[in-house]
Amino acid sequence: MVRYRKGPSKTISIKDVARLAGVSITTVSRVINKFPSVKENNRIKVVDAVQQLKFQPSVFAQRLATGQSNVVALVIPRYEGVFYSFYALELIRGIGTLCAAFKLDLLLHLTDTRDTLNLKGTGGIIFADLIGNKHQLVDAMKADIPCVVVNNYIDDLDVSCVGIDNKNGAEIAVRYLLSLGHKKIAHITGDLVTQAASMRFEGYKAALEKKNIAVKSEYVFKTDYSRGQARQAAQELIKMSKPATAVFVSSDSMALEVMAVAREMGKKIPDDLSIVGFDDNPSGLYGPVALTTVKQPLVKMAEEGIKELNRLISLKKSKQSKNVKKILLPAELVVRDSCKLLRR
Amino acid sequence: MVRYRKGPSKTISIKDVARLAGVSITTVSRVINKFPSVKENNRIKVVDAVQQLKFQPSVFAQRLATGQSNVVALVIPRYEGVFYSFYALELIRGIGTLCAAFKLDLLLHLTDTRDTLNLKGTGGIIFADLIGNKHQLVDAMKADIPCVVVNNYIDDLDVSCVGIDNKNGAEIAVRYLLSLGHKKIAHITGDLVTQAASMRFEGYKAALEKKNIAVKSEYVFKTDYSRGQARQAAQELIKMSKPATAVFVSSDSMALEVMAVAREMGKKIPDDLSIVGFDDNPSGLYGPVALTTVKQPLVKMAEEGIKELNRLISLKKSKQSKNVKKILLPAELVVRDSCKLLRR
DNA sequence: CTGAAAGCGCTAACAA
DNA sequence: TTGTTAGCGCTTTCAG
Repeated sequence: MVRYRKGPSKTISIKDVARLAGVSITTVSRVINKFPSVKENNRIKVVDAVQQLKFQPSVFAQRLATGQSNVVALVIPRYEGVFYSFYALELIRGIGTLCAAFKLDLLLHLTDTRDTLNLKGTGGIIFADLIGNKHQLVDAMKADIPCVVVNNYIDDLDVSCVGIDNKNGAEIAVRYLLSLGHKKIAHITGDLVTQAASMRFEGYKAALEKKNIAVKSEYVFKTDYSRGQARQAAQELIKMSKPATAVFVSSDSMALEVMAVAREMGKKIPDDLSIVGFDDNPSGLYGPVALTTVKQPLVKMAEEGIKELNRLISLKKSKQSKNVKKILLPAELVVRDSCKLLRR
Repeated sequence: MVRYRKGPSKTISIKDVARLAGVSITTVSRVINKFPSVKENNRIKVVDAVQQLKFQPSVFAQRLATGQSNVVALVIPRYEGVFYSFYALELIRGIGTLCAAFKLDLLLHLTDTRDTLNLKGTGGIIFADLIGNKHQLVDAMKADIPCVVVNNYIDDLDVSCVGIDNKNGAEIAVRYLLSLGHKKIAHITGDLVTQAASMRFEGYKAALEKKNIAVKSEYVFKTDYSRGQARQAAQELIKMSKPATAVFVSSDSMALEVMAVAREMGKKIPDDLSIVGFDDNPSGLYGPVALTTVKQPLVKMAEEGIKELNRLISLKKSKQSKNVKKILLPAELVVRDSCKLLRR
């Protein structure tokens, strides 16, 4: 059992550094903030003193004095199921990593939709999707806090956002199935309250319609993204009298479930049923048949989000006029082994 | 396109409230901090003014003045694979929710093991596991910052921690298999650099040894928790000349992979192979055979962690002597359908 | 029960 | 290039 001695409880401040270095606190402040106008020998004295005292400036004092904050809040609506999604973790991972790189503090805020955010003290906010909490965004904008919405393309508000082109991604997926000769293509949707799921549904419909294939409601199975509902949908789908030959599934984890169900029911993948997922979840690689899917650039999205937020924050500092950027990142098809070329 | 007018850029402060309420800022401060010694009519005037002005105290000023901080940092070592684990998300979810309840700000810090944490400004730190970053903990302790380690039982440091009794959990699992009549029990480990995986391995060995069954190295497959390595282990396991009749797998996601492999190789679960996992990952429920597993109280762990940290923080405020609490949470067996009673 | 005043640690004019 | 000084918004003695 090792015991560590407490350091002196008195926190060391810029004053102590100034005294030790034999300069004024202003000079110390200048060195800390990398002002160019400090004579080299003074700079060195200060740097030495800082190291000797292991001085770390108080972020609170800095923020109080400057009125600025390098805290970025990541607001994630705590709706049912987000937390079992590949998406949430990838996003947190991406944003966490980027914030570290930009020296931003990441405040994680799992919000109840009805909460009012405590806005004071945040330098900027990233909204991960917007599900029933648009009022939080609106409040933040009114309070003039830089905001970026991620995973949701916002048309009706003057706010920066970075989304993924779900509709086009879905179209590509379905077009691919069509190109393999499939005509009877089913779709298992995600939770349609999310923009992602509903745009994927739109893409599915658009691809079929462009080929003059009617969208049959029996082929559309609406779910909440859960594996349980995917399982049920898959069972219904396979038991149909004229089952589809292919299915486009709105997430990889559901697609894997569909695969499992098919196998349990004695169907071969891809011979009896072709499957395309959405996400590019690494789990898709492990099964006996690698899943063909649509890759969502989640980490890229996180990256663009933080970059944009950072830009808005510096813009605000220099008091330039606000301008807003709306980014739509492309999704791309990743062809693996879960789809079969139909002989025509 | 809706545009929101910016509010007055001047932030409203305690002064404004004081002026509007016709009292001194001190009184306002007292009301904010719920001091009992304010006359009711003054209190009401202040509360009204606060509401009218939508005043929110500046956390920075508060922290600067009090020297305290309600920021809790969650430090997660960014080692390969953490982020594909059930564990990480559950933990973040638990801690995120609890912090919200306790009105603590959650700073998420995905740390490169070699980073030095910027400690100033954090009121307390939760270390999620400790993998090559013990120095960060030691630094924090030296700086007298309240720390709690979670998911790792720390013996050699005078620090609060809350872990899960992985060894006992594993023993229970293996004992259960033994009680069903299994003698040839294999084990697929997780990444043995983690305490969890290595304690589960210990538990596996202990259970066998207590029954005087030798631990055979051919039956032990070491992995890094990934599904890929689980797959490989499962294949080797099943192809053995004298294959085990049961396997204890160190995580549910790997156990599911083992199940899948077994099925692909024409084996029936549980008839040809009994499987016990670890985690109680909801995914285990969905397959054709529900997975028997050991439930880890992750959310409970998060809860205990935050509570303990909160306790340490208030202890520090009142300058009581520091005392440390080491908690070990029990894991429990969840029997479902993936194990078979062997006829003896 | 209330208020005046002295900081908390730092930054940013403004002078020198 | 450097130092003096006045805040940033709040808490906290200490008188009243």
